[in-house]
Order: sequence, then C-alpha cells, then structure tokens
Amino acid sequence: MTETTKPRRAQILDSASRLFSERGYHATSMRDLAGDLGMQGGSLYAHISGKEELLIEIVNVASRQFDEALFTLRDVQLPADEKLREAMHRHIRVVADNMDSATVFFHEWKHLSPEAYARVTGWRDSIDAFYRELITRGISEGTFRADLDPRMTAYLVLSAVNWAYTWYRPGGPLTPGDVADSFADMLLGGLRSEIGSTA
Amino acid sequence: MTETTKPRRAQILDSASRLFSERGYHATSMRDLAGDLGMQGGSLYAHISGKEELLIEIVNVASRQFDEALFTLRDVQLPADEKLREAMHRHIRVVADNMDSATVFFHEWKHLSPEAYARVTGWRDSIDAFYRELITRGISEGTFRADLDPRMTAYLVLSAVNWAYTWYRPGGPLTPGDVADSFADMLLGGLRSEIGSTA
DNA sequence: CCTACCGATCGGTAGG
DNA sequence: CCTACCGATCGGTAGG
Repeated sequence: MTETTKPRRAQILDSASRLFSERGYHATSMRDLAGDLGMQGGSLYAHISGKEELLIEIVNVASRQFDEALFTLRDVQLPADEKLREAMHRHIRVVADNMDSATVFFHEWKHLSPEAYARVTGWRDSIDAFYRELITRGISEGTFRADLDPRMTAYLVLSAVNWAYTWYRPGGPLTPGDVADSFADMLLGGLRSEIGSTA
Repeated sequence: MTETTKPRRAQILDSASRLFSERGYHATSMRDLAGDLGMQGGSLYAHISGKEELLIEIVNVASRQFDEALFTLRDVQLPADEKLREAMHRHIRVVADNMDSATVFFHEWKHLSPEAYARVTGWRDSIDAFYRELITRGISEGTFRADLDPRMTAYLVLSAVNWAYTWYRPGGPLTPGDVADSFADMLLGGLRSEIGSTA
C-alpha cells in the first residue's frame, strides 16, 4: 500500500533536489516541480503536505548522510592523520554522491522553519566538534603540530571538503577519492618544498 | 543634482545586501526592502529601475573588490609562498569587510540574467587562473613542492578563503589577518609534526 | 516619496 | 492525478 506511493515520493524529492539546487528554493514553484514530473501543480499534494516538507526532507536526508559517514568513524582506532584522511574521503564522497541535495543543504537551510533550522545548526556544530576533537587528539598524540589551533584547523578542513559542492563534477576525471587524497596530502604535508622556504 | 540621490541609492544597496544575504534574493520582496528603509514599495522605483538591478550591482561591486585586491598583486615581485600569503590576506579581507555582499555574491549569482551571469562566471575563472598561475610559478621557482597539481591546489586555497563567508564574524576576536595567517601557516607548512608522520 | 492600482503568479484546496 | 478555483502576494506603474 505504501509501496506504490513511496517511489513517487522519491521521484518528487529527486526533482525537488535538482530544481532547488539549480534555481533555489523560493525561485522554484510547485508548478515547475510538477511540470518536471509531468503532472499538474495540484496533483503534488496527493503525495506531500506542502513545499516546506520537501525542503525539510532534502536537508534531513543530506545531514543524515553526513552523520552516518562521520560518526561511525568516531571510535575507530587510527592515527590522527590517517583518520583525518579517511574522514575527508567520506565527507567528500557524501558531497559528490549528493551534489543536488548538498547544494540545497548549504544554500537553503536558512529558509527552514525555526525548529528545522535549529536541527541543522545543531548538526553543523556536531560536525565541527568531530573535526576539532580529531585535531585535538592528533596534537596530543604528537601526530599534528603542537601549535595548531583546533578550531581554525577544523575550519580549514571543512572549507576544503564542503566547498567541493561548488566545483566538483561527478563523472569527470576525478573521483571523490582522488580529491580527498589530493587535499589530504596538501593539508598534511604542506605546500612548501623542503628547499625553498623563505618565510 | 546627482549628489542627493546617490546616498539614497547607496542606502538601498546596503539594505538589499543585508536582506538578500539573510533571506535570499527571491525571498526578499521589494516591500520588505522598502519597509527596511522606512518607505513604501512603489517609492523604490524613483531610485532604481528594478529588483534585478540591485542584484547585479551588489554582485558587480563585490567582484570589483576581489578584482582590485588580487590583480594589483599580479606583477608584484615576491617569492610564491609570500605572495600566496598576501593574496589570502587580501582575499579574506574582502570577504570579511563585505560579508553581506560576499554572501549574496556566492549564493545568488545563479539568479542573474544570462549576460550578468556570464560576467560572474568569467570573473570566477580569472580568480581561479590567478591562483593557479601563482602556484605554477611557485613550483617552477622551487618554493612549492614539485608534485602539486596547480588546479587542485588553487581549489584548496579558494576553499579556505571563500568558505570564510559562512563562519567569520566581523567584530569577533579574529581579524581577517589572523585568519589569513593561520590558514597560510597551515597550508604552507602542513598539519603534520616532524616526528609523528605515519602515512 | 505616497496612494492606488495592474496583471501575473504564488502555495494550496475542493471535488471529483 | 486533473480541473477549477481560492486569497495572498509578487514586481512594477501611473499620477500626483
């Protein structure tokens, strides 16, 4: 009974993710969305309760993906540098595998109602905390430089993995793993050569 | 004669930058904007030709600031690592000093008409090229590691300086220069300590 | 800069 | 899932 409506709902969410990411939430009308699915505007409401439900669900699915990717890594026993590399792999993979909903997630969450908004803010904080704790442990282990500021370091890592939503193109020459390894190599080892440092 | 209308236009642009960055372009109505300035909706059209003119001007001002900050650095004679640090200083300063219009710039440019859209795309490409050339020169100078991919390196630097629009808070404990130095230190020198490298 | 208004479009609903 | 419709609001204009 719910098995026939579920795929239709999934189709609606896919279309909504794409249109919201391309045009923005407010610039996408319910008639745009219905047209993309070959139906009339009013027909959507047989499957969903309203426009905001779509935004909430897209954002929730995206944040759940980040959650699952990173928090299963929390208690894994690995040196901090390897763990950071693995976290970046997973983080970029979520972005790359969900370009549309990730874009919606990063751009449209401020249009959520207060409760849903607070949930997203909480998620963001917990991701920040995950990276800060990883850095802090790496410093006390001696893997990372002792003079790092965990907060700034976490911002730098998050910049790299999150900003990928603006430029990464799935199906292009780079896999998400290529990107993660390249960024991790540069972040861990630094850009400067051994010989030529001047500052 | 134009001297009395110019400040009013500037006020409208400031309000529009703030409202567009907080609520988004399409979610901000002209009546919201007028109300923020203590006037009626229709009165705005004595000063501007339409809503999109505001978006175009905000985005143009922002991109001009990035242009001026970076392209005056192009022909400065400096080792690549110092030049990269200086570019990051300037780039982050533009973001930090224009949080509202930078946010509009990053989020709302896709709502521009085709011509204005193409201009922004062109600007983005030229900023990318600026950083890629800087990296390439640094590699051939011997300042940067020979195994760097200039394209990926430029993406990493741009991630760091652009993503600041999401978390930086002017008036907080960190100056734009603090952020730039912290990021530049980490990027140039790497996160790993000398002793504890495992990978 | 205001009042009053325009046509268009919005999200959503009723009834089938 | 469609047709037909609702009140509300949109960007913008006319005339003053």
